[in-house]
Amino acid sequence: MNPLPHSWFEGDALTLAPKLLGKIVKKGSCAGIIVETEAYGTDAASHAYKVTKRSAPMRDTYGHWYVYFTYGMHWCANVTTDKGGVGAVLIRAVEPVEGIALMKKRRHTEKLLNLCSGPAKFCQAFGITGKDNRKLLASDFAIFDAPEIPRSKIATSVRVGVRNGADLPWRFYIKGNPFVSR
DNA sequence: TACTGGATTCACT
DNA sequence: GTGAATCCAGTAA
Repeated sequence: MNPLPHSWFEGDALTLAPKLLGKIVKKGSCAGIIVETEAYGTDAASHAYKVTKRSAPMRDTYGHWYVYFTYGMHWCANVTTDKGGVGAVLIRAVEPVEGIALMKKRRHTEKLLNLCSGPAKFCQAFGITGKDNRKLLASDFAIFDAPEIPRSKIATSVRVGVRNGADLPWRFYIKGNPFVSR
């Protein structure tokens, strides 16, 4: 199994978000199948809507990790995309494959369904923090290739709600997968 | 320097 | 279904 090459992330977030489904995210001894993603660009719900120091990786890089802290207690991990543009894909949910014992320890739970079924849960289970922000995707923390999920098995939705005068962005998930967030 | 609010989660009702 | 926990970046003064 090979890591996705840097050039794989040149496209825009909306195109890459569904393609990331089914791929393997690996950090240290933990690995899982990506089952839910969310695409962010210059829409009003995105950090990139306004040019700030925090969101700089979204416009300066592609194929890097963009990790930010929210709600006083949670980390969320994105992969930056879009060479020459602005974009990132938030990894919202993952199906645990390897390092499950470690994930359970980090998450303080025995429930498999509760390990990575949300963006902050995924970060906690994989031990992702601000230290990983701006890191280049590399073998110790990267996304590995896997067969593409057929479009017929992918569901999309625009999250209900409006912020800054615009609809929230596209969410993609594998139909019927129990590990997607609610 | 001080204040505001958030790409969430979990416990509790 | 509702509200609390919690801290950092962004913004205003």
